[in-house]
Amino acid sequence: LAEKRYTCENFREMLKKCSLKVTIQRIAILEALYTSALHPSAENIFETVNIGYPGISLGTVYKTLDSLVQAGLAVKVPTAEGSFRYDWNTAYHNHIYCVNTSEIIDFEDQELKQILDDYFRKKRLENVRLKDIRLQINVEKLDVSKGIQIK
Amino acid sequence: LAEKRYTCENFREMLKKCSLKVTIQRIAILEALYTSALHPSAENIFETVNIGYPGISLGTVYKTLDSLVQAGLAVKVPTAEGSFRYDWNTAYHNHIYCVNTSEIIDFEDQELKQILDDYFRKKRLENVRLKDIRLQINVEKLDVSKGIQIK
DNA sequence: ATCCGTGCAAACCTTTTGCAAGGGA
DNA sequence: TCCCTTGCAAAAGGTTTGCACGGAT
Repeated sequence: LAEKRYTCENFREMLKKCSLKVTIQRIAILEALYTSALHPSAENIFETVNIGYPGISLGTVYKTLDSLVQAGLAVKVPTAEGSFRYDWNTAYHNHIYCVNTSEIIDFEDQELKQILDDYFRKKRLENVRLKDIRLQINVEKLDVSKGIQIK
Repeated sequence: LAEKRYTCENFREMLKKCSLKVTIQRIAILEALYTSALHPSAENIFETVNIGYPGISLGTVYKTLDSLVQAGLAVKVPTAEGSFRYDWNTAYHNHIYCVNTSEIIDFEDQELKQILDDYFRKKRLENVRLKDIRLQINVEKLDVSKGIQIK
């Protein structure tokens, strides 16, 4: 299935649709998020956007990321270190955390989702509404210079 | 199965076995951890121990918790808010996170463990060593004054 | 013209660190 | 005695906030 390639124009539309004012800062941050597959931190995004658009402040990056998360255009991902990373991919998926490189890799698998759904449908939790179930897959890369493949 | 009731003497032994010097601070912190089922934060523990043993500093609480985790006597639990909580229970288990009360409830289930083990044995992840798989079960309590039951 | 969004800096919260003094083995 | 542990306070790291200005609608 062909993946959509997002352009500046798409980012403008996304912002408008969420009734967020279209600003260079927001476009730059959306673009930085979209471009990076590495689940960047606010600091990472700050550095990235300041290459193309010098002057964007760190505070604005935080506020904007907050707005984007609020609007459902991004996801705030907690890490084992206590800080946060951001994810362009808002569809349900899980994350693989690499303990030696701090990488976060998307892990999408329909079968796993099904397995967990089935399990928790059987399991009765009383006095609660299930909101969300996330899997934190912690791994150690064997060869740091190579990527991680999932079969 | 009868649950062991730990005493001050047991805490002393545990520390010795881990070649940690036995101090009032460490005993108090172990006891606070053991007594609380609420997965307390460092701050929580600081408050608790200072009732029985006034003068224990927050810095010491942090350092001691670190030592205990290092020694395998406690577990550091990351939360969605980016701060940490501590867990007396060092056996493998998962956590239910309550979004409206910030409670963390232990979720132990052999069947779930088996399901996940089976799934990840089938699934081939290349260039990595699987270290740990944790489930983060996010729920919303319906009646805040009542507990959560698992059937 | 109206507000929302931005930049700057200060504040905040949690956690870590350095160091001198004190206490366990 | 030796060295680990403690208390204190300062620092660090990441994130949030307040406010006046500037820019989008």
